[in-house]
Amino acid sequence: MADVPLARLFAMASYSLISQLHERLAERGFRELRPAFAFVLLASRERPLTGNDVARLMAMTKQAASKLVDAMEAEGYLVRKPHPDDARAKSLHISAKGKRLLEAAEQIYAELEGEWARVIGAGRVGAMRRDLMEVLKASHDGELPPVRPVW
Amino acid sequence: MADVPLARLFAMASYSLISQLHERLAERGFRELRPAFAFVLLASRERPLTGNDVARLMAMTKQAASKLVDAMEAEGYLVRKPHPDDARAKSLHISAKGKRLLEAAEQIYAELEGEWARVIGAGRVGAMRRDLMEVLKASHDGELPPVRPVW
DNA sequence: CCATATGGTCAACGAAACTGACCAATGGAG
DNA sequence: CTCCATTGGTCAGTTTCGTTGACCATATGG
Repeated sequence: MADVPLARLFAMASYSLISQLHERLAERGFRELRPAFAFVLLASRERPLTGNDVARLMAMTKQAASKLVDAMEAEGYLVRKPHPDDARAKSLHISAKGKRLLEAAEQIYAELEGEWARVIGAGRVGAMRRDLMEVLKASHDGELPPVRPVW
Repeated sequence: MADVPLARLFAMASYSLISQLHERLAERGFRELRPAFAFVLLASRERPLTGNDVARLMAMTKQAASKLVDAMEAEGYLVRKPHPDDARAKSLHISAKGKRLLEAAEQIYAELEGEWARVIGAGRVGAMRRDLMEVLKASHDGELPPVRPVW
């Protein structure tokens, strides 16, 4: 039988990790998270976004992005502030709750990777991370690309 | 800075690979593919599915699954046949066009993995595949899990 | 300083999920 | 055997989250 494409293994692994992530986030009180929230929070942790940034990141119209930001603001993950340099624009800042969510996710991911290490060893897990980072950076000017919804 | 979670690297890699896959599939005439199609086709290549199989696989109601099958049948990727053992059920078979799509996808993935090998070497690519398969099988009774939509 | 481009929202519409209601066939308990 | 609860599937109506179209306020270059 031919090799299973890496992309397909990534999809299986993503399903496995993200399902477990959400189970454990729910235990910690983070419920009813839309899939889209994570992408916007991760990007807004790097720097404040504008609505258009969200639209580009999510590959959606700015109208849809605006509604998404409404929802995230209503749930307390994001704060709309006036933009310092452009009176038309709004500056979208991650809230303290948003940061707590990302920190919880990262702690849970570390636990899950610990379980992987018990199966294939920490060295293999580390090698996988290094190799993935190298490939991804090679196709993005030496930087990791943003985390975006799949196609 | 803390390690980037593997799950996030998988998401980046999936976006990259799947975007390129769809560009190249479009060049070969496969256009207007819904994301959901791939999951159903992959599973139906293994064995004919029922509507309920589709609903479980996709984690959707059987009503939604029925509509999805309608769409896939209309596009010629799937064929509904009477079920041999159960007169209520329908047997969903992948069509020749569906098989051609999966074969094209696999050929394109092989090309893309070749490009990865040019960056990190074929050995690393192979190691990644082996390690991923090992971890995934370890949590699924020695079998690879189905490819399912993420969360 | 005016014309055009850009950031954002409101309103109406559409795709694709959902819930509820239902029918036909199955299959185990008596 | 014959019920009748369970299961596979669809039809109809609703909800969610995207879309397109119209529009306003601010920015910006000729």
